[in-house]
Amino acid sequence: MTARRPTLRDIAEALGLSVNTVSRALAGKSDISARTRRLVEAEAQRIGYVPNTLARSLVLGSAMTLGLVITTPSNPFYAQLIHGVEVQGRKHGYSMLLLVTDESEDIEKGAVESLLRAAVDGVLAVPVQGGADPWQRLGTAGIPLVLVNRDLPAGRHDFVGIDYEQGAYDATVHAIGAGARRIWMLEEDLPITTIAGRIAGFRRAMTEAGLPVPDEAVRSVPTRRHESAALPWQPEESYVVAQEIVDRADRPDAVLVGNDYFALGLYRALAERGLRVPDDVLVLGYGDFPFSGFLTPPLTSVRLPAYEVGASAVDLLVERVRNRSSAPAQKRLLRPDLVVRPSSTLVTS
Amino acid sequence: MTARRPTLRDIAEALGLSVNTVSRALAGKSDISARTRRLVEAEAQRIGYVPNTLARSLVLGSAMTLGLVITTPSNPFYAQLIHGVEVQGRKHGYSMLLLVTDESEDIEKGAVESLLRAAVDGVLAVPVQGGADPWQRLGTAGIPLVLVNRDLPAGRHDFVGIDYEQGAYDATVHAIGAGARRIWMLEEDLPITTIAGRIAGFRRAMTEAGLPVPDEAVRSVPTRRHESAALPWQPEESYVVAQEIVDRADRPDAVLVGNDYFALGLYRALAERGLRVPDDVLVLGYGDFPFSGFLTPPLTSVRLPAYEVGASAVDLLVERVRNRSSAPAQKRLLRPDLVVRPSSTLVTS
DNA sequence: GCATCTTCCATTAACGTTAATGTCCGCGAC
DNA sequence: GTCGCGGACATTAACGTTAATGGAAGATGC
Repeated sequence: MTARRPTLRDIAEALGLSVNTVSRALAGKSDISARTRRLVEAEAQRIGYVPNTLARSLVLGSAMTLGLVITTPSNPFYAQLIHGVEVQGRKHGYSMLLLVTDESEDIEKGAVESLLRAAVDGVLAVPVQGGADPWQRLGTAGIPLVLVNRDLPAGRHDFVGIDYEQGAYDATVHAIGAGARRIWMLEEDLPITTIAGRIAGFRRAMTEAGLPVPDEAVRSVPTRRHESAALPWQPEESYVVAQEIVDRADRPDAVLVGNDYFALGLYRALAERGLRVPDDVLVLGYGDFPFSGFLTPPLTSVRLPAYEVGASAVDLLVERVRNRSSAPAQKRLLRPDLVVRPSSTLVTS
Repeated sequence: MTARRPTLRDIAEALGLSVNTVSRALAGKSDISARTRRLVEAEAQRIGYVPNTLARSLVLGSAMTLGLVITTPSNPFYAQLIHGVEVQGRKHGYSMLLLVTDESEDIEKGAVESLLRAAVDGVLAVPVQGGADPWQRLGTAGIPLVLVNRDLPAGRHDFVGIDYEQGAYDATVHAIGAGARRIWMLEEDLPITTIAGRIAGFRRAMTEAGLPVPDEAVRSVPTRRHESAALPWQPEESYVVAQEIVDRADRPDAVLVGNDYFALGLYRALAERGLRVPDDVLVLGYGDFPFSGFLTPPLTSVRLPAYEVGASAVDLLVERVRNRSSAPAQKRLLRPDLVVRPSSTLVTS
């Protein structure tokens, strides 16, 4: 039943050959007669031989495996990223070891240890950000690392991400062009570069247009970072914050939200006050989630090339793995594009 | 720079000990003096020794790795499932090798080969369904397999999934209770058990209530299964089908959709005809996606315990890995629950 | 004081694979 | 006839770890 897994040795003994000859025959190397090769292949087929990657990796010094460390797969953006990484990695012949950190620095530290032990060839990671940098250990161990989506301050790591600043800038410029003057942002309360980038882009656009950015214009939505694994709370949280906003006398005439879930909470709060989108308030999302184009009204949003980020990061990582030169850190920023829909389009009749 | 990775041998030579002594010292085994143990641990720390899992796995015959095969991570359900599997797997000390099939039988066959080569201890898989059963190869190789979410007809595999039939039954009963009589379904055009289960539950509820189920009541939304990796097309596809439905003379007074994306397309088609939800048509979703509670109107939907399915599947798999008895296949069905929201609630004033 | 038991470590072998050498044999060249 | 050469295989070693066995020195028993 649970018969031992067949090895090269089984084939060798059955055919009266040496193990090495069998190995070379199956690997398609020279110094093997056509007859022997045929025999070996037939026997391998017959007993269902499958090479053992562990042993192979041990002697070759490479497991053809990449580590992929994600904070949470439930985020649609990361879900697509995972997809891109897996597909592109497979193209290069690599397998994916998936680790989830749940935004916890402790788990992240453990993940680094796991990757070191597993002797992966390279690592793609979305860092938790905030505390120390556990990723340097990979560097000293000689394992290439490419950070994805979030960069770390040191700046010494390779990085592939999205120009969040530009995306927010474009969205803000668009809102201004649509006539908005008092524009506010709704952002999650996390110390990560993606959020900082969006706020910077927002400020830049406002400043260039000569519009003021009062302190209250950047509202933070309280996060429950470590409480729950999934993300369904995001609309609720933004709803609470949005309720407070819509009641104010200096209510904004446009709101940029950090992700499209937030737009849902905002939509609800606005609807409850009888405020219409876009007539009374423009709403601009970020991420262009699959549902965004089908909301009422359809939501203008910044589309993020998640899949492409994953694929590009893999390409860079594989390049690093192949020629282990200590080239200077490379930073790749993919550009998002604004998808304009009715939530930000005033029908000027 | 790219110094060779330190091994047990490095520690042994530095301390004038044998490799085996070092191994036993670090493993916390007996027959090692306290003094030696301290020395070994200190030296290991100093040179940054990390055990090599490959070598370890080779001799122990177990890599402490599980394979996870998913059709597409972009589906919110699978995203959460992945999350549950990873977290629960880690609790048991296992790493996750992630493979994505994109609903392709060819890729799936390749995935099985990869898993065999990688010598994983067990496999969790969402099978593509439709053609042959490539998973039997794992069985003959002695690798435990637990199918997740979709079962295969043979019935010989372990399986952990959701009682889709019950979920659809509950939703249908609820719709009937809300006064609906002409109830239709909108389902993806795929030959998979999850969809068949939903249709069966729908039919059962209708039959029990003495309501007819004409052929046209089960509408299929054309799928683009292999065309595109992501899923954002789902609302569009359902929108097209829904347009045809709302124009009919025998328009249904309630519609059950196969997933909440479909509800978006339906909402739009209804709104364009000036039909109101729930007043003119009740809408019931499936999956309870994160956005569903925040649509206008909030969508009644069947909530699926995706995370729990993943965790439960891991538990079963780990049990199979530990005691490799050839026990009969086990089938676990987790029960979904209906989340009632305004889209199916007639306000009888 | 000799046998016996512990304690603590070394030696050997094994996991399954690949790379580097060795070896035998037949054949053509001169 | 001998030399050299290349084809086709075998032998040996290595990857880094763990398990099984071996053995030397000191402690203990009487």
